[in-house]
Amino acid sequence: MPKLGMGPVRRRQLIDATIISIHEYGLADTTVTRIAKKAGVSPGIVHHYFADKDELLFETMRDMLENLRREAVDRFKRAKTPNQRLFAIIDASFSRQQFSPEVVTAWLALYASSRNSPRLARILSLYHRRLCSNLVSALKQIDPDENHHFQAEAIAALIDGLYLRAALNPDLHDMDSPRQLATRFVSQMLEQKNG
Amino acid sequence: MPKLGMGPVRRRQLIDATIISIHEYGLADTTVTRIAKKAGVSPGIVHHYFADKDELLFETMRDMLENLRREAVDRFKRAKTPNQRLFAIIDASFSRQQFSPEVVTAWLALYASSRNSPRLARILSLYHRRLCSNLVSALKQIDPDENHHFQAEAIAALIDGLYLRAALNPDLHDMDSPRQLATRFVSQMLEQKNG
Amino acid sequence: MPKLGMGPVRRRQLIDATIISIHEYGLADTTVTRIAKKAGVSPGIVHHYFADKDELLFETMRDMLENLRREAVDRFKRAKTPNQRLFAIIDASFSRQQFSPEVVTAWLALYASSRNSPRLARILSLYHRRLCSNLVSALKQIDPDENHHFQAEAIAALIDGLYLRAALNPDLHDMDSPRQLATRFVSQMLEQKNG
Amino acid sequence: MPKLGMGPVRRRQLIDATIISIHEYGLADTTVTRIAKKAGVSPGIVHHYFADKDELLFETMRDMLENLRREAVDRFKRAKTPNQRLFAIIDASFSRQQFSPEVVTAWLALYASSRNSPRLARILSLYHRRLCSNLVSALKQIDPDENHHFQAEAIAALIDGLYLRAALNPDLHDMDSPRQLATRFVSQMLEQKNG
DNA sequence: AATGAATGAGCCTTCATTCAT
DNA sequence: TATGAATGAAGGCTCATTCAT
Repeated sequence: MPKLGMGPVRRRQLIDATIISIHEYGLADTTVTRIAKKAGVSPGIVHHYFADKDELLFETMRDMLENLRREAVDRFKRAKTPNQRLFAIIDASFSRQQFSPEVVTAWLALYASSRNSPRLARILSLYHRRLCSNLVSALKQIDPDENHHFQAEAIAALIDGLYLRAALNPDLHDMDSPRQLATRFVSQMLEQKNG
Repeated sequence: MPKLGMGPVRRRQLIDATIISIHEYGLADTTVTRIAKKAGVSPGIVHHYFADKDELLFETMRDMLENLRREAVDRFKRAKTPNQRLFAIIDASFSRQQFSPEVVTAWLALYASSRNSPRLARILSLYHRRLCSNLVSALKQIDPDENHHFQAEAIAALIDGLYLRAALNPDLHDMDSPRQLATRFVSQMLEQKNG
Repeated sequence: MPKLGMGPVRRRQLIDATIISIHEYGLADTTVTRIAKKAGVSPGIVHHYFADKDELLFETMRDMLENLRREAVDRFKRAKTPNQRLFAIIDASFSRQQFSPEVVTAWLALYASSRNSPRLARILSLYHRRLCSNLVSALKQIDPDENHHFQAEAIAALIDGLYLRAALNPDLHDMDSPRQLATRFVSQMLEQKNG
Repeated sequence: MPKLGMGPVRRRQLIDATIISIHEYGLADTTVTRIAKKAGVSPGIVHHYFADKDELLFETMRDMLENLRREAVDRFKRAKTPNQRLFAIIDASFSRQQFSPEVVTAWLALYASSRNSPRLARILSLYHRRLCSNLVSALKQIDPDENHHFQAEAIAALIDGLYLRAALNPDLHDMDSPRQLATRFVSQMLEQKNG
């Protein structure tokens, strides 16, 4: 008998399985069959919920971006001061979830893929513009006179760079060190003016 | 006697073709046949010069790291002042060659692959430690009192991050903007103390 | 639900196709594609039922040994006298099935391959020890005083030798002549004592 | 400068290397390159001395048959009595050279190949007819009244069978046991009449 | 909704053979 | 005579995708 409303459940399972597979085997060796097995379903069913493998990967990336956005929004809401709002955005990138080995690997893989997938490139680019614009907004409230665009770009680059560096240390299961570096860096940047 | 000394020539051709293929098709769709065709040779000959595809990819990555190192060393030798030595290292990463679309794509692929290849992870990690240690040396000569390790890590992360951001903008064939951002960032970092 | 229980059917088809291919093209030119085509399936499906080509070949060999064993057991059960039991074992090797050109070719290939495959060598050796021990048992019941081990070895060698000779005569589609020779040979061996 | 008269030397080296390769890697994995390497020459030169790989294999088999024939002739010449002449033929098959692991493996491989190579089948068949006719001649001198053809076929089959059985025991570097069995078997066969 | 059997294209790799030197 | 670079055709195997059930 057909199970109803399995759509969202299966999609969730498959996306999670995709991330884990990318981490475990690498994107190149992440096959539909492997994903299905990890999700506990048959290979055939994958194409019931995703048009093809590409779409599954794309939706996986979109899901990751959405998770990141949600974490930023959550922190943002709880922030009281302009300064806290700025660090809410930054801290989201260094959350426990975002820094889990699986997610780090998937981010890197999808970034790399984006160079040959206009679709991936588009949503990544969109996200980055939004990140920068959010950073600019926050910075503006802290100090209206600075060159916010420059600062925002620098902060965004720093975050991505720390991500990359963290990815190089497979043993680094800890996001504190990079976050502290980012925090300290941004603090200095802000103090500079006032110094 | 046969055609002698073709080894270095073919290896060069194949490595170059590999980088271009990665850029053009993506690492996942970079096949030995495509590489060979781009190098103007038959598919079979590839295994005459490289044990297998993995080795070709690995040597390609090693070659890229070596190129980067060479560019840094060249600039370093021509530097006169401590400040120039610091920027020699930074500028190397933003050279025309390093910032060509092909090389940027390949770098991203390299980073992503390293998560599933201990071999790649090792040489990348080695390179990064060397980069940081060079930055620390240069920073020490500029201002003996600073926390050089922190600064070096920040600079290294910023460089990588700008690379990533550049990779997201496929239209950005120009390395000036990221380099200027890096330069300005580092300048401010140095001035801060003296300010 | 999918087509279920195809496993045994396909495995049977593929093993049969393998034997025919070995006969038709030789082991060296027996490709997975040819086997598949002869079995009426696609090349890809072969690896659904056998881990790799080696396993298919191994299972083919095992199947042949099992067929031979079954024929011997069948004849053995129908035998009434000790003498009949002895000839039951011998006759099994000269059954219509065992002496078909395809099976003869495959046997030869199996023997030859065993020299470079410990796995094959093991099951062949096992089979031969069992054959000898069966021969010894039968011989013992006929004449308790003889040197049964010597006799058994001689009979076993003769059977194999006649197989080889038959293989050399591609025209020899008939197993009567070798069987008669074996029968006569063994009869004389038994009479010798009593004569 | 061209070396003259290298033909026979090279052909010898290559045939020897072929036999060793078949033993070491199996016929299926005996490549021209491997043979050449084992012979200490370049892969290309093989086709200077043999039209193609098939011919090299064919010549190898012919060489093995010739060696066997020579051993038989040598022993035959030294034989004094009819009985000795019969055992000269038999013993040749169990000489140290013929029973070396390499030669046993090569014999088996080439026997198996003969099923798909009319050329190989022809010279093998020819050799066997000659062997039988020689056995018949020898048997005739011992006892003019027997059924020589039957006896010759039985002896020939036994020899081949013992070869096969010996091939199954990779540890069996010793030809004594099979030869003794053959000797004893033939002796009994001859005594039977006189008993 | 779900299975897993089945397909067929394509990938990496090997190899007999040829050829320029 | 001899080399080893080079070719190109398969071969084994994998995999996204489809389909009967």
